[in-house]
This record gives sequence, structure tokens and C-alpha cells, in this order.
Amino acid sequence: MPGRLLPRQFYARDALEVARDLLGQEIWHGEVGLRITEVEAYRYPHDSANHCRAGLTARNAPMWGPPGHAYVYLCYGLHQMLNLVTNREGEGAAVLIRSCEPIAGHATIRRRRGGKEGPVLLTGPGKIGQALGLDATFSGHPLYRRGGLEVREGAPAAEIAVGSRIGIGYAEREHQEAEWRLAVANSPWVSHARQLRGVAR
DNA sequence: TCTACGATCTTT
DNA sequence: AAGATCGTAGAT
Repeated sequence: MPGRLLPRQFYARDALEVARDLLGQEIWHGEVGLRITEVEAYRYPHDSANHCRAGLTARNAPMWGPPGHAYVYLCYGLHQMLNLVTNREGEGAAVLIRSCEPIAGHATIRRRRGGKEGPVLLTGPGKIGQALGLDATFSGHPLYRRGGLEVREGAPAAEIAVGSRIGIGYAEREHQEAEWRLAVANSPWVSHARQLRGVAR
């Protein structure tokens, strides 16, 4: 039996708080189910790494909308990046899903990954969008309704690790160094794990 | 319109 | 260390 959907209000908080509580929750799309193991918070209003730093654009519009919706965008011309919109409507903030443990739909995931043999390692945000079969048409999709892309209640993380966010060299140093990347401690489903430090929950 | 570049990943 | 690959944003 499927787990309970996370309610809209879950997302209506600061992105960093939502990020912490998303660890261990599940993302489902069709038969594919993933357990969230690594996330990054893109906060509002003071975050020079945030896509919303320069105001409203056609691409980032879902981030300015109500919480509990997806924000999906194409990165480097090939990677579909999945974010979950947080805070309140009118505040551009979201949590980037960076890594997950696959829990269902392994065959579909493998096919989407090109049918390669070997373990399916979903570490890094590009692989999450690929495993879920996402593209930009999912941007703005609600996450709290059955059907389509859903986020369900999962087993919370016992312990978490923190570190600075990846790939934001364009941001101010204060925001580059902010420890707004969170992961399930000691999970194999984490990217750049050496740059994390463990902290008690 | 034009141009530079990116919240990446894989291969060398 | 560098190539793939293309939509977006800001400038012209």
C-alpha cells in the first residue's frame, strides 16, 4: 500500500527546514519510486545562488508560485533538474533533489539510463530527472495530489550530514560556503560525500 | 537577434 | 582535464 502524500503545508516553510525533513521521504512517478538521500536548499530572499536572485522569469515562475509544486529546468543542455518549491507564494525558494535510493521500478530506471548493466547509482541531480522520466513540462506540477509526480511519506533519516552546495561558483562567497546541502549520513546514495561532515539529528 | 554560460556527468 | 549539448538570461 502506498504511503501518505505529504500535504501542501509541509512545503510552506523555509527551504532549509523543508530540505532537512525531505531526507527519507519518497518521490513517485508511475511505477518508479525513489527515497530522497541528498538535497540542497535554495533560500529566499538572501541567496545569491538562487535562480530567483534576479526576479521573475519565464523559467523560474513556478518557484514564485505556491509551495508544494515541482520546478524542473534543463541544465547544461542535457540534465533535467528536479526542485520542490517551498516557502510562500511570492517567495522564490526551493529544494533541489540531488540523490536518491531507488526503491521501485528498477527495470524502468535502467531502461531510461540507456539499459546499461551494473548497479543503478542515482547520485547527482541529473540522474534523478532521468530516472523519473522528467522534462520541463513537469515544471509547476503539484506534488500533493495522486497521479503524475507525487511525494510520499517515507522513513525519516536517523542522522544527517551537511556541507556546502555544489556547482555554484558564481555566487557570493557567503552563500557558496553556507552549509545548505544535506544528506542521509553514511548513505551510499550521496554525491561528493567526502565534502560532507556528519551531524546529529 | 546574439552570445555566454550553466544548481552536470562521463570519459580521457 | 575537457567535451557533450541547448535553453535561458541579459545585452545589443
